[in-house]
Amino acid sequence: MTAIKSSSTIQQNKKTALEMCPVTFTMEKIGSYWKPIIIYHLSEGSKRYSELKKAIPAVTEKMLIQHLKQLETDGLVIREARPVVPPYVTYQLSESGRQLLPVIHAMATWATAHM
Amino acid sequence: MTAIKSSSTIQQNKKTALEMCPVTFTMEKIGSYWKPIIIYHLSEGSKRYSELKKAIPAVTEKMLIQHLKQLETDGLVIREARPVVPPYVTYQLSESGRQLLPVIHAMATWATAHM
DNA sequence: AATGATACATACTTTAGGGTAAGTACTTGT
DNA sequence: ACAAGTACTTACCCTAAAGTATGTATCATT
Repeated sequence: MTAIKSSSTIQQNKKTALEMCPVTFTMEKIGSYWKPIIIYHLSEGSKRYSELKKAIPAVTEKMLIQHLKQLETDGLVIREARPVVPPYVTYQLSESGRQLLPVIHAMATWATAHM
Repeated sequence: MTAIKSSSTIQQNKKTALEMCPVTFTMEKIGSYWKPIIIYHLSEGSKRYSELKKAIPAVTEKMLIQHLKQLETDGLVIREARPVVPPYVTYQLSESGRQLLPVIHAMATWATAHM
């Protein structure tokens, strides 16, 4: 009666796939809506939180810090906070963050050729 | 009483941002979980639907055709169906699909250096 | 008459990402 | 005393993406 169909399959392998597929690994790091945009803006150099906000007007603050925190824990950006009031916090790309720029550029190149 | 906060902002610009940001444009095309993986497997050449299934065991059939259709309407892959029974359908990268390979490779290169 | 192979389609549910709207802490300026 | 600036935080909601399970069409073979 309940013949299970093998076509719709397991996803337990998914985790292992994630650990083994380098492209997926990269997507995990930069594959959200805002992250590439943030990285792009940081490619110009260190920026304050408020500067990023101004540079990317469409992003909400929640999304902005959320992704900045994620990028920081992933080691792609470096956060520097000076203990002053009002706060002065800057973000910049780390070395591995900078090494992502070729990826971003490859994407941009492809896009401009195909939009 | 209801002082509206300007910090949490508009997203009407988002659409325009999408149309203007090339990186976002590319992400729209390949920025899902399975698409880069599918493209990678098609980089080896034309493949049948069932071959892709076997090559990517963790994907469900729903996701597989859903993304293949999307890639097709985006002009990244070409579908060829021979009118035989049982069906014989192959997928291959189009020219713009092939031009995505540098992006995929850049991602893979970065990943292998940072996993 | 039932089974198998192939390439899908589809109804339903779950989950994750993103969005909205506000609040907080600390100090300087008026 | 109170507003203003900076860099967040948090509670709640909404939607879109992904997953589960099953169904379908066609013909050849047994």
